[in-house]
Amino acid sequence: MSVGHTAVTPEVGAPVAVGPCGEDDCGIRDVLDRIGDKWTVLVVVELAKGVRRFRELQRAIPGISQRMLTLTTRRLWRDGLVERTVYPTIPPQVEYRLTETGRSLSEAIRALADWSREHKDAIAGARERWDAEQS
Amino acid sequence: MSVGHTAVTPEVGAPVAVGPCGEDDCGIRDVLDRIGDKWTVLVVVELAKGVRRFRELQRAIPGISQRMLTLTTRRLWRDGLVERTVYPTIPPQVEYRLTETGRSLSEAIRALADWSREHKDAIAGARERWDAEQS
DNA sequence: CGGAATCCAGTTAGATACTG
DNA sequence: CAGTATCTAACTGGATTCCG
Repeated sequence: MSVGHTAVTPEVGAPVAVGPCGEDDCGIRDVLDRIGDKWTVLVVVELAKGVRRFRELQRAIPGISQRMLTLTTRRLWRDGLVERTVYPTIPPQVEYRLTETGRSLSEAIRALADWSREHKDAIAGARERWDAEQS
Repeated sequence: MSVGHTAVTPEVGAPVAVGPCGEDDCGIRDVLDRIGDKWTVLVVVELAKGVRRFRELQRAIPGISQRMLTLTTRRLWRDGLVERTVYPTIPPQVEYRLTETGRSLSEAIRALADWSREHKDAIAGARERWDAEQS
């Protein structure tokens, strides 16, 4: 199949046998495989603000390439987290908006962001101290 | 430097200029860079159950290699999420336990896991339908 | 505009062998 | 036991080009 291309189905479809799953973890990996990548969170956060067109998303998220935006939105679409509406005008117009599930995800993300802000300094401090000690 | 080795300091130290950060995102990326990898969550979840030795962790997390366990625990240690105690016995013995910050992270992870469990089926369903439609 | 198709560099993680 | 040190396969993401 080969990865790194635009297709989404192949690579995500393969690891259905998700792997080891002690008892507590079950499922977290699925979410992390979704939001753990480089752009998904940024797209979700942007869409949490409202409906966005492809270009608007790209402009709102500096640095994202056309390809990565396509891949990211498609994966979210595929998982039912984002709704995709195509207006067959010329030039074409495609709108993205969070679904109900997508909105609940964006809230979970916000919770994680809160944790991050709260402990950011503690982590940075620990890191500095560690780096200093390990000469 | 070169990555993929056992050293942890280099690669994590570089991206201090984290990148684009609209306004809402700020910080989430830090957390995701930590827990978004393949093993961190599993290690944290296991340590949430109590103190563990290196070998115990490895046995509790099927599939993790010695190298990845070393890298994962070290990063957590470096960030002050995990405490590492060495008993210079023979054979050597090293204990890992979550710090206070680490415990709060494990709760945040649990929240994400809850979300995951709640929406797992919805996502799987959406995915199936999508795959079916996109012949 | 909204992609799709290629090509390519950097990073991550697995396998293996060796050490105090 | 608890790591280190290498080497290598796999995957992720960036740049570029082309298309309806």
